[in-house]
Amino acid sequence: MPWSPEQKIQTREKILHSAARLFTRNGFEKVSINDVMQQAGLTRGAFYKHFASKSELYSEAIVYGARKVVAERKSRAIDMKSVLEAYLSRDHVEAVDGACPLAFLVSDIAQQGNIDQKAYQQVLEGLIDILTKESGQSEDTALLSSILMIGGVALARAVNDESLSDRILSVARNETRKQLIENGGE
Amino acid sequence: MPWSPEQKIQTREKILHSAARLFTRNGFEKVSINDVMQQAGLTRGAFYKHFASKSELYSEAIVYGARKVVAERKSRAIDMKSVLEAYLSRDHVEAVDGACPLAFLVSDIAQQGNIDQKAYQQVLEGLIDILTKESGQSEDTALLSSILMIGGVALARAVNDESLSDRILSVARNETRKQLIENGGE
DNA sequence: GTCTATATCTCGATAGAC
DNA sequence: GTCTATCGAGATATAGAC
Repeated sequence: MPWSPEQKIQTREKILHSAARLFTRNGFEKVSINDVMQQAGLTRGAFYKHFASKSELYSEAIVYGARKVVAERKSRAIDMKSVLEAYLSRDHVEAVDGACPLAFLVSDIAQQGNIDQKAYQQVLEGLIDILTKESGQSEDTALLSSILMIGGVALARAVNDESLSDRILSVARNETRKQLIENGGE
Repeated sequence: MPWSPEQKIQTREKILHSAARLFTRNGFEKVSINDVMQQAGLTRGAFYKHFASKSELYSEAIVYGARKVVAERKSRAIDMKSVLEAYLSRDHVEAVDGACPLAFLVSDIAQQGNIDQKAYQQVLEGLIDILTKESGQSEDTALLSSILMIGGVALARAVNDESLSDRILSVARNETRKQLIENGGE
């Protein structure tokens, strides 16, 4: 195999997929490069031909993971109401793949450096953009919905008791739905 | 020094204080036992005469840290409105001491074991209890306020830009205030 | 570009002197 | 009960054969 310009891109994609999956659920520190590469079907040594460091992988994985969530949600449901229900659902809270980094890593990010916070903010602004443009909410209402979505999922994931977790999701769902009806454009 | 029954309690308290301070801001993995003991003015070796493991210290530090927040807030302001304003403030987001573990560790907890989630839930139920009993909100409204408080502070801490961070706090403040007026008992 | 091997470091936890 | 010293595991990152 003399050259393989697009095979390298594919491998990179595989690493990113594995990284997004593992980082989102377990955070930066609890995931090793070995874990990521093993799940991608490779070994440690190959990693540094694709990324400069673990930190670089982390911030790229956040953006990658968020893009996948958006693509997935868009392909399944068009109306914003269904998107909100799916986001604030038990399936999402327990998702092993395709979970939203915004909710799953909200306090993990604050502990990392500025580069990761920038990546996180960029993704958050993308969410706010979707909420304003596709459902006609004001920016403040979109911000409020974001807090309820991210805070709701994060909190539902933190508690031990599933019935309390479900109540948290339910309350957040009801309120975001209300925001959508009262302040939505359509 | 033949015996010192209460000096041991004092030392334990010192370790817990240091642990709550460091863990709350940096999470479980980014803080070493050495860090905790050093800030408490001791060395590693003495640690295991007070706690069985790092995990045990972590869950105890969460409860300890939350109790300190409640005690601090109660001593300064009586009315719930002031408490909410202080909680959803920049001072709290940037606090190096006395920050609320519920907000600062919301996604860190989900990555740890069940014991830590139980400790977290216990603290959360304490907050819900305060919100219902001391401001006459229904349980659902109290839950909603909790999501806004915890989610608001967590999200404000995650983003890079301070102006966006302030807008998040502002939106969350306005909404919790509204909840308090509409659904509060007094 | 991927592999094995390894250098270097940090951490949790333990042992033993005082 | 606190100290210094150390064990052993596991991490990031690098080197070199293929």
